[in-house]
Amino acid sequence: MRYSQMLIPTTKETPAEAEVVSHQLLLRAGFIRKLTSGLYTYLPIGLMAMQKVENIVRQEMNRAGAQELLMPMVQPADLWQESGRWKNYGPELLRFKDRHDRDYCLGPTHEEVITDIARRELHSYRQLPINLYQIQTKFRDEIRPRFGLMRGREFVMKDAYSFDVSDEAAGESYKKMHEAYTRIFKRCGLEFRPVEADSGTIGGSFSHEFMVLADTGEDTLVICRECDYAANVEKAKVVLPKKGEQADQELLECIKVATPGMKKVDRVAEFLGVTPEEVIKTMIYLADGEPVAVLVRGDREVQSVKLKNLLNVTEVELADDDTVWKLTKLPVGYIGPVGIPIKLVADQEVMQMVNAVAGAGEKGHHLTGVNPDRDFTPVITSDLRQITVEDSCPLCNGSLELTEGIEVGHIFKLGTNYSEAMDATFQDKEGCQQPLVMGCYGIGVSRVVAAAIEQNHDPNGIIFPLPLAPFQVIVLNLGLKNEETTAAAEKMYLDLQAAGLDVLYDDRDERPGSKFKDADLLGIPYRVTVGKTWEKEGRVELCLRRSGETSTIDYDQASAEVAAMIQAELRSTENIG
RNA sequence: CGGAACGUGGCGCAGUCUGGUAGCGCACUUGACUGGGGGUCAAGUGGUCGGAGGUUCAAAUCCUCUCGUUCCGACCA
Repeated sequence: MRYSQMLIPTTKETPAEAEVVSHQLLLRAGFIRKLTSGLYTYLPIGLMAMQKVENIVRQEMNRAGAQELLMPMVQPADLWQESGRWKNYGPELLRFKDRHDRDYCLGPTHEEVITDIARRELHSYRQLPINLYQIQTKFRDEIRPRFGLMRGREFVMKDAYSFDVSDEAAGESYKKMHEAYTRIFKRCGLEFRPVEADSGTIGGSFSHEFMVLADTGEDTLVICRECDYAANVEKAKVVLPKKGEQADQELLECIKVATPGMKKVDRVAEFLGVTPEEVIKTMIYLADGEPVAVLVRGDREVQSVKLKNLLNVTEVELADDDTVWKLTKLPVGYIGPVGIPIKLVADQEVMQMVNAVAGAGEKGHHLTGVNPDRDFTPVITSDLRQITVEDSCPLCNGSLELTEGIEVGHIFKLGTNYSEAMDATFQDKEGCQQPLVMGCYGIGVSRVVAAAIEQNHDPNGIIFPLPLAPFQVIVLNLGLKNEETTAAAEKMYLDLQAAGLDVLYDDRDERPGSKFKDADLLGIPYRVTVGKTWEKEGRVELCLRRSGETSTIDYDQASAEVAAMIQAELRSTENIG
């Protein structure tokens, strides 16, 4: 492409609305423009970058044996009523009516539609396994869209759905997708980790998220330093150490002490001369509206996703002060497990505590010498707290580290949730009707572009990994007033293009400074400059965006040499795995 | 949903407190010079100050309502 003919509206200044670096750079480099909150136009060069991702995804999905199709974005409500999600998907599902007053929604995902296809078209075990995917715009009415392409309301997603004869076969399909995803993100040139994940509203039994490691990530991951274990903190299992010496401690009596005005664990602990580890924290949650008292050690935090899963509800929220008052006739701060008239659940760790401090269930008072089982008995005891770096790896007992990540892919073993709800069955070898065993697999294509930038940038702009770069090489003509130089630059452009490269030719009547700055901002990995060095020595300059490394090459060899370098680098990414 | 901030040419902002002819930088147009890291000079184009209502002789500025955008939070007792 000739730069002079392409719409690439770069800006010198950072738009005020952009907070994170990928959003800032996508705007500054002329990749996207906002229409309204969470909705973006992909300008030509932004679309090119996204199509690079799409192509890699498409190639790897096809290689894994999946077939591409395309489903409607508008979906009828009755399908969602069948699956039960019309009720429980929540306000992220944008619903509306057509002129006949029939209910529809914009697809945030396509399990219902694909299951409908499956029950109509898949009838025999002979047709299985099969994996169908699409690359399509999704709409989710996010509470709070932010960070540009990282959390938009409308975004481009690759979603795939597998159908198998058995749970075991579905496991194979899942494994294939795990491998395909690993190849995809490697080929994109991203630093990422697959982690164990919660399966969320999609449902299902087992899932992994693919996380691009970046500080601006919205998720926190825990990674083992010694083995391959990695998990989202929402999921990461806390392993309890064996009971220590406190197990043999003599149990003291419960004694009520006055702790006026002391609502926070730290204050109470300090006042009573104990550590927060010796305090039991009691929290009132509303689980789908039902009150539940949750116990964790004073220095711990409840992991609400774990709580949600334990209680098998769609939403948990911490009760506000008024609700707490209504339920317990207590101000927040003095609630305790002893004699509490609310369903009680406890983190497993609490059950090991001996002679603990807890709220007395009386304003301005706490109890000392509180002991589980003797003084209170939870209905359920489970792993409910957030993992910390002090915990050890659930697999190898090794030490853990926490890191931030951006979720770019998520794979789920769905089982028969949808096929049973929607009656999608096939006939097995014995002639029996069986529910299809499903898996679903998503990649946030537009988010991959943002994540790549989050991970690859410097103060001058984007640094695209070669496989994702909208252009692989930019040719700068710095001798626009000189016909010979211009002819040489033009020929360089055409030669590189003829070598099969994606080339941007900067033929604009701009000063050199602007051309350099724009080339850097756009993040094009290779830059070839035709200018003074060509006029004097017959050589062109080659500059690598990532390292800044510059060298000169004889003009006659340059196009072949640059093409060879780029092709070699691309091959090295494609041969992964 | 709760809290906060902001809305003034395409972008970034000043002006609002203390009402009195709408300004600056960038971008854009024309010309000249310049030509290797966002150049200089000169002359220009472009804004009913988010919208509605009110107060006033007079409103970007004060008051009320409204719309939009962004950020933070969503409660650890």
